[in-house]
Amino acid sequence: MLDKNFNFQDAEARIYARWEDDGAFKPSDTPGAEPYTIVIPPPNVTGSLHMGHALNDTLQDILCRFERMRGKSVLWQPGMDHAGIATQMVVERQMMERQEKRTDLTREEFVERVWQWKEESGGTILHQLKRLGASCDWSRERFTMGDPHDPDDQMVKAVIKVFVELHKQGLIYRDKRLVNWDPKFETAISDLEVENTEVDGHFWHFKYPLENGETYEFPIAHDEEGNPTEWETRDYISIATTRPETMLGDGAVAVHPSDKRYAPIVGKNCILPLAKRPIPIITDDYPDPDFGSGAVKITGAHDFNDYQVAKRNNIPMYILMDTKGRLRADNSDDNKVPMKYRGLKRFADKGDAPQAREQIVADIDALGLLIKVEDKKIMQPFGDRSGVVIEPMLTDQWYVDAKTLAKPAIEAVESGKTKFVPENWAKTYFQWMRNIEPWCVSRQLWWGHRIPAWYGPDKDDLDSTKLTKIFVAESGEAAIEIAKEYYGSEYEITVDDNDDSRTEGFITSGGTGGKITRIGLNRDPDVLDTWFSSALWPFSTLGWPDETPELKKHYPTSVLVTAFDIIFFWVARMMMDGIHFMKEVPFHTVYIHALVLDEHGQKMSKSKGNVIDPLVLIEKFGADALRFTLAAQAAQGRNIRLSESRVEGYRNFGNKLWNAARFCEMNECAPDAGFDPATVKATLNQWIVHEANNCAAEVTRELEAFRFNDAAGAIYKFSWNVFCDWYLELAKPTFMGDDEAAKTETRATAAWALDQIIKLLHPFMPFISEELWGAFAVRERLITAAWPNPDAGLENAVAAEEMNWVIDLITAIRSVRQEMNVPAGAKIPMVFSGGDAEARIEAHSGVLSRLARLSDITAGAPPKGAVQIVQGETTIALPLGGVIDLDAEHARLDKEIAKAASEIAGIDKKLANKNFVERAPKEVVEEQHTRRADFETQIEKLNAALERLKGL
RNA sequence: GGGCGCAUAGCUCAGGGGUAGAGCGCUACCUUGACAUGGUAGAGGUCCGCAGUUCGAAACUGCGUGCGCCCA
Repeated sequence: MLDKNFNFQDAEARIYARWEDDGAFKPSDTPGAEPYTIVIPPPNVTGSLHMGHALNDTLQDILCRFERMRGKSVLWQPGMDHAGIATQMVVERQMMERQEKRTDLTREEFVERVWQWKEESGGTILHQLKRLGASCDWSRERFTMGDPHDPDDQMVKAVIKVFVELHKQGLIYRDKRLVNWDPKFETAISDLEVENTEVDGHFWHFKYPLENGETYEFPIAHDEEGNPTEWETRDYISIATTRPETMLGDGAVAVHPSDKRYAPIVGKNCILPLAKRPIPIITDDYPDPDFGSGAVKITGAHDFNDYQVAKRNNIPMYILMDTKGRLRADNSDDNKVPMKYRGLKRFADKGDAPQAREQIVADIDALGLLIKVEDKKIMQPFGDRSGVVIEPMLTDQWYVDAKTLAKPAIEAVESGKTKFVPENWAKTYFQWMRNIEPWCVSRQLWWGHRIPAWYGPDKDDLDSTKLTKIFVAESGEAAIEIAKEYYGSEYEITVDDNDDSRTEGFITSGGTGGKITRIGLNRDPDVLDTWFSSALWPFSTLGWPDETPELKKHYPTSVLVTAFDIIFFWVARMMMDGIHFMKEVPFHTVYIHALVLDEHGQKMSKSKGNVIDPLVLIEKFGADALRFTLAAQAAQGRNIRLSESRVEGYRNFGNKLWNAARFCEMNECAPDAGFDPATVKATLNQWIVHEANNCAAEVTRELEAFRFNDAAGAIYKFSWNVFCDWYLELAKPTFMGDDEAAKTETRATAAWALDQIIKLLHPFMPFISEELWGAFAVRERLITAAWPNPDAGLENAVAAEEMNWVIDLITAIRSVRQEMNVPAGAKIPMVFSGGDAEARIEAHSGVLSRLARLSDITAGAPPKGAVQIVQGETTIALPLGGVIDLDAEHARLDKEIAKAASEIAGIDKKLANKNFVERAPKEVVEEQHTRRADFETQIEKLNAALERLKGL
């Protein structure tokens, strides 16, 4: 006997362990089974389960369980991402607590620490996924950094191979460009890791004096047509900036070529204050004449717009800052920072003494060159992990030629080889792919895949400390081989992976002086962007570059399930690398799901304190309830607002089903292997077979179309509103009666219908469904049981019509009883007349009596003083023994007549419209006629009822 | 500035050229033998506004208003 409730706290872990022990998560090796593959979006090794993961993984699990039951050979490939910056940050923070710094250790020692950390505390999220019920094949877990104990790990080989091959093909190259520099982590980051935020800033207006005291006439008043009417003599040009500290690196002042105000001084020089350098006044389309003074200072090495202007006009770019974002203090010739400011921070943080920005403004003010300071909202870039202001910096980095790789990736979506669901997201994908910039893949970190590039001196300048010759190879040995060809065999060539010295992006190493016999190559100290390795995820996890059977079977994968915010980061890059290296798209479908917000539509964040922890919900309501909630709310194209009451509601749903099963058990409904739903005799049973089949068809159809909410809604509705509310209630008289044949059939049908529900529910609520499945019979696990495929042979419209008629009648009687304040427990007689309902009423008298609480049912004319219900051709009278409220009953009938009459009026209006009758489809017109006739009958009967009432 | 969405019951949202839907909440009644994590019956809607297409628009198109998000 089942307990009164499902004890999910106990059951979930037990059931999950059993699945794992059974190997149920491994792809089946059934011959001919179609492969079905999903690679998990690898969560960060530092991460823990949040609601976004819960949704993402629930949807994947639903698909996997659905397809597994449909007989496919399902692989849900799990694993994690090594998350370069995030992980390095976690470990460094931990060291800081022990008063240690990363740089106290060697690189090797530090990386060893990170591995240690990973062993001890990384990957908690994977255990949390098990709580959710995720049916990943854990035996295939992969990590984007590979396995440190396997020197030959293909996750590492894959990354190296991709880098080397792309380099060979000219699709990876080293370049000096402006990058987003994170001064906290001292590394380049990609555009996508930068968050632009509007903050309160200032707009400083400076005078840059003209060289040699030159002057010009500057218009200061204009007439209505915009012609100048008044001028003043100026010996300066006025510029404005939100970042005064960068003025030390200005290479020019630019004005728009159409800007007449500055025409007299274009081509002349002004003197950069403080730095006391002459810089030219140039024209470029970039400055907006209507914005500020119309003149823009150009700092090519520290601003993205200025960089473009500087490149176009050959303006020199001066790097002002070091890797920490402090003004340079080195002694190189190209350091243009005046002594006074060297070593200062860019700007003062709260509590700091005045730094570069503040001192420069004060000094310019002291020179009388500060015009004014405005308050202004400015967009400022922040590192999404460090939270510090990003500094555009001119550095040497490795770049992937994303534009070239993007081309086939764009075509694949255009041609439909890969489809986005909902398809709208393709626009977002195109938007980004068509405007893609070179992808900076090097990171100045220690945790990550080390770039397989070695540097040596130019062969014509072997003494140089500048190592400008680059050898890209799969290993140091391979690099030596290439280097030998380059330098000639008379040199002994060695590699040193541990020299981390760096000067402005160049690797320096000892030239030996004198006669050179040995050349040392230095390995590039940088690592690759984490996304460089996750871009390979759909094939590296399957064994590439080895040609494994898994790769052959499971690539391309079936569907990628992810959120829109990762289309750029990840989806686009998998498309590029997948197509390039596998010659086939990595997945046929990209399903983009919503974000999970709190119940008021706010993004969940720690600072707002509105985070809902999925694990807390699982503790409280069970994993099934959480999963069902997420699925039921996962409508395409809309975000999910999660509230606890909703989860509670679906916990209740589980309980309802549990108790329905308990009822079945009490009534000895046991699954019967020989049961054939197509041959049941009782109308009630034919009807539930019909309805169950419809439900199976609907759930199947909706899941195939990724309409999780509709699929969940269909199974919910059938389970509760059809099976529990009606079928079981209608079956009760049979169970309690003495018709043994009917009882046997109904028991078997109930058990069959319950099985259908349990199967259809399994993808959504795997635990409770598995538990109920096992409670009724000893049989193979539900997780691998066969999905109920819809079967047209089980449809039975006749039975459905009849049972719906019965249900409608019961509902109508109940409604009137309630309205007439008949006590809920009281049994009343029913008298019916008209139509051909006698057989039906006879057949269903048992359920009618029970569910409508009738004392006895007779055919005959409506007795006086009875409440009357019109259903189709039939009039149902409920004699209430003179207790009826005549006025109320009168009003009730009037209301119904009025309602029907207004329907008829509407229909008549339509039918009177010649255009409607002529142009509307025949069946639509026909339908209106039918409806009209039905309403007519109803009014007729209702009027008759009214007449009888008046006779009292 | 460019792009993408959204607006339907008190709340959260489905739907979709002909007849307005769900869950939650609310009201009344019910501890009837699976379930009070329950049952029965109800109330509740200018489908944001305007114009157009159409025999017919809440749905399709355009414009407007309001609100989100992304990119610059």
